Amino acid sequence: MTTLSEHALEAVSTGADVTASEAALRLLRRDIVSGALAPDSKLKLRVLKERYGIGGSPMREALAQLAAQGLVQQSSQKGFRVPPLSAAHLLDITRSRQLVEVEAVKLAIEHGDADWEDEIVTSYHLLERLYHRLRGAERPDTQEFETRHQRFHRALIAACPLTSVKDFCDQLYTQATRYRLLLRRYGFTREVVLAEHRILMQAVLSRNKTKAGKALNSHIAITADVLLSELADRALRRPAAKTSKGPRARTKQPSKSRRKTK
Amino acid sequence: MTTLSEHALEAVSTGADVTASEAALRLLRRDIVSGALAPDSKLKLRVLKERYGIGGSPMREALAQLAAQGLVQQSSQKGFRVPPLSAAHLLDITRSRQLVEVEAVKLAIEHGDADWEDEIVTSYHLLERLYHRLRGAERPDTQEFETRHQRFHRALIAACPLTSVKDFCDQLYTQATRYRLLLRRYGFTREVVLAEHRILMQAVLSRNKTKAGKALNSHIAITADVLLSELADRALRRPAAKTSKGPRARTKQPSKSRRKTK
DNA sequence: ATGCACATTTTTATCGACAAAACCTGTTTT
DNA sequence: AAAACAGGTTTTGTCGATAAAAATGTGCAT
Repeated sequence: MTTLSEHALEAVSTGADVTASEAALRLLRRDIVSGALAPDSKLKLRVLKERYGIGGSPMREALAQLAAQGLVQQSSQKGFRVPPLSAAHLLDITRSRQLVEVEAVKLAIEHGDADWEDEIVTSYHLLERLYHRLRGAERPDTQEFETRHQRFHRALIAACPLTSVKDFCDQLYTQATRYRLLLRRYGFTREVVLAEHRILMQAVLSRNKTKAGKALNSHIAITADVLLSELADRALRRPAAKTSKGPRARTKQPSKSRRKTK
Repeated sequence: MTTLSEHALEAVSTGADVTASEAALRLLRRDIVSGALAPDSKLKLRVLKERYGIGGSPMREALAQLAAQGLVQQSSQKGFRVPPLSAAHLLDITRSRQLVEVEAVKLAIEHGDADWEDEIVTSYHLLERLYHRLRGAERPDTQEFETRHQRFHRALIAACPLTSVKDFCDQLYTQATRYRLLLRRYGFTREVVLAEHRILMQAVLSRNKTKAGKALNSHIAITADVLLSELADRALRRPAAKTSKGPRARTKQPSKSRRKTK
């Protein structure tokens, strides 16, 4: 009964969640963002309870919280689901980030002090170092890489004085990560990724608002650009598929038939 | 479906909540926004259960959801509180709205069609009509006025294609309402309020992005301007207070000593 | 097959009970 | 007097049980 739960909880033992619902929140978010829980799949309470070894109440609490952040869909008496991925949504959050986060970084440049600059340099360095350490490993630690990546992007806008805006950027960042992680399959060199971020860092540290804004703007666009064009290519390459509807991402996969557990 | 894009929950009057936690969410939000539950007061589960006649689990679910939206504060093993009001927070959300909502209305102007314009006119008309109907009443229906006010402000940016941004505006709007309702005490004529909104409507309907942006920008500023200057005046009128720090509004009000209810 | 009523199974949402943690409130100790 | 302690009380967070609703299956008639 507890074997599965121990397994799951052990993986995140670093984060000292005092509360079961906090643990549930973290684990659930991780699994949704990483794709371990497939987009558009149903989140049955019984399954989640078993998966994380946590009771129904804290589980629902975590689900409710994630629903408020848009990482879970909730419909009134029909439970919860993982929000589907779609080209429309990807474009929505991409453009929203371009609108908001670019302004945020400009404000950060305006208000940032030396500590702000230091944290940018530090977090970039940590990203770079992880890359060098992992270049030999065949199974890179995606989790740690993601942590450092987020730290770097937070650092860029950390000096923006508008807390609400920064929190919103955080939310959009998390949403975008769901899509960005899909790019892993399209063979991306970490060298290219690092160069991208170095350029971005330099643009911000130059304290030229226009330049930094443009750099961040195009950086944010990368995920959508690559992913949507890849999808278009795949759609075009598939001879059987009818591509009359354009490069629209599909919202529903085969949905593996649910087996009874007897 | 109640994710972040819960544009369906606005109909507070016809609130046929299928679920207890939905009812709890609505009631709790109303009481926090209206100030019926005092800022910085503790939200004890037992009290809330009795107040709304709802069990602990759906109550906590609603609290968790509101916490994710910033309308409730949660600390790990010490329960929930109503977030305090402060000049700093008011300025934060005011400037954030100026940054985001102004861009949203510009995008709405860019994309808006005839239906968009119609809904703006309609919602303004409904606001105006309620005013005329209520000018005689000694106890105006604040709840209904708020509903129509929100509908009007939503209408302005409804044509903005970025759903995430609109949802964020919604959140900030709700936050700002907590402060705006404080202005009721500072004797505000509804005539002035209506004129303000008519000007705003006309600026938006002129489809001049710059003009509309400026109108919305200053409209958003009103609450903070009036409230902070009133607070400064009150501070100045108090002989004991030392105002050496300049006309900066203080972040902490007298905080009426919390008496035990015993 | 298609649709429809109805029975069965699964899932959701809710309540009450319980352990652990926080919180008083005097009392003792330094 | 301030800090430390021990007690009892309140409050939080969690679980399991349960009713209501949805989903699924089945037989039957079109």
